[in-house]
Amino acid sequence: MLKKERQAYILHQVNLHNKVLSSSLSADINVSEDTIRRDLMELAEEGKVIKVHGGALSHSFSQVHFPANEVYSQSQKKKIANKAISLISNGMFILTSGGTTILEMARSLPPQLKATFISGSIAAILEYMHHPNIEVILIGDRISKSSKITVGPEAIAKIRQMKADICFLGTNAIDLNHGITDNDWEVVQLKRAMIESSQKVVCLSIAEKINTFQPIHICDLSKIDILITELPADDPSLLPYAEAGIRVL
Amino acid sequence: MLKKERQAYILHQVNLHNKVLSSSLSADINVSEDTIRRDLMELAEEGKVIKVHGGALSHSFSQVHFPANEVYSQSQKKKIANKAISLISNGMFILTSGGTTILEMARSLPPQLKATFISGSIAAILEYMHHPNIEVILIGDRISKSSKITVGPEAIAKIRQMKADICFLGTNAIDLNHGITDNDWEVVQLKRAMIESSQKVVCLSIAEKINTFQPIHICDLSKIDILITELPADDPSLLPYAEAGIRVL
DNA sequence: GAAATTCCCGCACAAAAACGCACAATCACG
DNA sequence: CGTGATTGTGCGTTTTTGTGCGGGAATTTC
Repeated sequence: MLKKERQAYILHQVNLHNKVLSSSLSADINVSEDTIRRDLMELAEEGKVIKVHGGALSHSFSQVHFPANEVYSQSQKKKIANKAISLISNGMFILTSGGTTILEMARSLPPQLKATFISGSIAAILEYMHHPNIEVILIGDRISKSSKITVGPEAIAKIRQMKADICFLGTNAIDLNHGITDNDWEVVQLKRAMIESSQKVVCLSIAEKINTFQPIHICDLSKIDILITELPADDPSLLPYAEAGIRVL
Repeated sequence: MLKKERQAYILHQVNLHNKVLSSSLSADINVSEDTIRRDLMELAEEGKVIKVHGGALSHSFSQVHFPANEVYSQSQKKKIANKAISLISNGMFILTSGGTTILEMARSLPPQLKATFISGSIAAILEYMHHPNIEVILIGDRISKSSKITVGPEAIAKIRQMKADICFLGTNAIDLNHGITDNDWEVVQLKRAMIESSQKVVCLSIAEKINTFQPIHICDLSKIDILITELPADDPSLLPYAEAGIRVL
């Protein structure tokens, strides 16, 4: 088994169960605990997991208190949110994924807006619920504790049978060659279904995620209609995407 | 169980109940009180909790008001919750409605419990998600903003197609003549479906709602298997229900 | 003020991590 | 090719960390 392969497996396990024990991982894939520890170290340095004595935890675990970094990218995300909101008009049916950028958008929705929002993200739903005129449809199924969204065949089937006007995706990684990619298998399934069920696909992505990629492919750039970042639309780093036929905001 | 994990659990409990006892925590997670004390120390040093003799307090608790009334009914609900939990065992499939009594139950679930909880209540789902070993299934559909649960035909269809071991209903009104009743049409639909889909039906009700009724009928007493209140099982006011064939706890 | 808790301290012990080293596989490159 | 450097992995040994336990000090409680 290759190192990268093994690390991908570990990452998947962490995202799935929110915690892993070095001992059980070692038994799982038949390598020494030492190797596992080294893998966890690397993943921790890349910020993919949180290393603790005895194993590692998913990032979502202690995400509750991450004030410094949070506030920093907050204003960027607000900028993105405002651009995204300009695409919404009354009466629309809107599919959204989860993620902090989507949350920021949900918080910034103008109170007089009347639309229907559909999502499987618990956090996003909570935000939508606070708005007076928004109809909220919750996609049901098993809840993935790591990503705090509903995942599974029921959720996907439900999404497939709707036809939304527009779909907002919080994007973890976007890249000219790989399109949009992610690192959680179940989330990827959801996002794919959302893309297929929407007339327009909008990617929200902070600039530092532009030109990066993750292990699992979601879709090619050709499926994306609009890309939103906190940068001005004519920023040179976004030019290639515009040339690929994507409307850049 | 990892140290960080345990501390996260403790922190959650503190924020939820505003206080924790080292002794009960120790019993909950099966570690020595010494370990709990050390955890509380660390959390206190990080400013997450306030350490006091015998346990710890939530930070919000120290300064803010002390509404005796609230704490009072809190303890009633805790009593109900504990009785309800005694009915749950590992591996069960459990349907629950929403309501503050159900929430209190969700908060008090022992951390080592492994079971599957199914609900359409956003607040309840949030609580279930915090527990390490609980699988959570979310019933999806339109969200009713008044009751904060998913309502509608999809949700009902989904409930109908499952067969749960047990169903816990937060009860708004129960009465010998009218059975259980409620005042929200959509919630009633949901509860009816839950009752039909469960092998056992348990009503959680604080005593002041006993012998009251609301406009909309949910079901007759005959459908109810167990009634839980904060009163002792042999309290005279509960006698008629026992005589009606309901097991009273 | 006496009984019962709870806390603190030191110790023991197991589990995990860190470190240094050996060794195999792979890569780099003239 | 071949040879030397790099990388990835496993294995002892030593350190560190996490946890429980006993006994005595401190505290709550009545």
